[in-house]
Amino acid sequence: MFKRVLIAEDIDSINIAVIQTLNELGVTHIDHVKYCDDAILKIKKAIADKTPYELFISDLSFETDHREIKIKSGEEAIQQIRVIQPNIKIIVYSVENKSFKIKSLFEKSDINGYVLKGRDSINQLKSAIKRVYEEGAVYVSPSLEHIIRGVATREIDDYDVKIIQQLAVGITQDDLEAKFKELGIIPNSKSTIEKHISKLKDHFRANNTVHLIAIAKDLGIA
Amino acid sequence: MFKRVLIAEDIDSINIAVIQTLNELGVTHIDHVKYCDDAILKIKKAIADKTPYELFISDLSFETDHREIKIKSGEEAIQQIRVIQPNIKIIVYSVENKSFKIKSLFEKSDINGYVLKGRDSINQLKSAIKRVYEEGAVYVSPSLEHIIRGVATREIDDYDVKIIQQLAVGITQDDLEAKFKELGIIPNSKSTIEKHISKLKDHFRANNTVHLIAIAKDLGIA
DNA sequence: ATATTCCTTACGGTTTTCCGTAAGGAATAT
DNA sequence: ATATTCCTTACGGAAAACCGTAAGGAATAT
Repeated sequence: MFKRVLIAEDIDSINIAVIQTLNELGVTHIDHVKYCDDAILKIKKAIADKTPYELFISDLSFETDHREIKIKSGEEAIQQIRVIQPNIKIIVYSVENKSFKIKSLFEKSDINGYVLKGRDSINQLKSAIKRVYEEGAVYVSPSLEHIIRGVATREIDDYDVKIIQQLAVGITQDDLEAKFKELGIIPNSKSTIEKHISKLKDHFRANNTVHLIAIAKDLGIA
Repeated sequence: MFKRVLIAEDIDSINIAVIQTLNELGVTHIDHVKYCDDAILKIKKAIADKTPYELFISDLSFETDHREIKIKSGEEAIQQIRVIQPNIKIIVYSVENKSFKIKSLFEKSDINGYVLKGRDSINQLKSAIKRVYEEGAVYVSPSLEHIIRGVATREIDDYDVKIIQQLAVGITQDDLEAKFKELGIIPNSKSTIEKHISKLKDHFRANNTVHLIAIAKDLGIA
């Protein structure tokens, strides 16, 4: 079993239960942090001390509070950690069940497991930890397997996401051309942007742009 | 201290920690359910048995799974429970920090406490339980107090919410007149609906309807 | 009883979005 | 080298949203 594990989770009650679970599994050295920034620091420190963590269990969303922070989301932290310590095992433990986010975690950050917080998630977390301990193995909560298998969703690229995000903060379709030029994003013609929005509406079966943004919000895209 | 407490929470790890907390506070009889429907049943049963619960601690969002359910949200459950057993104390324990939702829980369902799941929430939950034990007392997490004090948001009434909800599911402004007539909602003229949307945009400082819906989604209105 | 205010509704003109057509350019295939 | 496909861009007409004006009715105030 893993000896050294780091947890990043900002809800104290969940922290309590996860630590308890790791104890039951016989993990001897457990650390936890409540801010993403601290996770990076601890991981770097552990490497410098020649006692690196073997497993990183992380939530995705972290609430902001009074404290000044650099890294806002678990996604960002994970992306950085994958670079800092490529061989560390990463399990995400989150309520997030948006296919868009989960897929890109596996594809872009090579996470080793994804456990959906839910009615039986502590058991699933235990299974995930055991599974991921084997080299090359991957774990996904049963209720999410269809997402991983599913083909769709990947047709939406970063460009589309940028359009959605701008619309969601009130930029009109008309002003997007100027905005994109300002941001150095190409293509940026009114016409192309129109086409992309139209394609997105098709894809999400949205009746109009207002509907599209509502759907995107639900999917966690904007 | 309370003797009989019911918890409704669908994430097992949080359940573990809340039960542990209640134990520490000396609560002798603790029940928990993972579905809202079960909360209603248990409360009714307890009343019938002449051993009613004194305190109900509830989450707001419950994931749907294979099981067929009638009540989908904590809000609904709370509203019903307030009617079934008017004297029960209710504390909401949730990550939801949308002002709109929190305000209406206090105003429409007379909840006694609201604890925001977070970095210090177990301590807050303890404080809330102790506070609410005193007659007439109310507890709100420190970071939310500004929401309760805030004056705004209340200018938006149910009618406005209905408009926002329809827009968010793709009904065009144009079709809203027919839709509202169908639903028996008045007023329903195109003109009035336009005016209300325009007022909402003013109120939320939204640049256009797309922006308005994005903001409403963030506030938990749609 | 009369005046005032607030809300609803109708209407029309402007702006924005929507949607199809078409042309030009880049990347890829033959 | 040529053909094909894909993407970008421009344009123009139709539809929808936006915004101000004005009139009628209900509730409230005087």
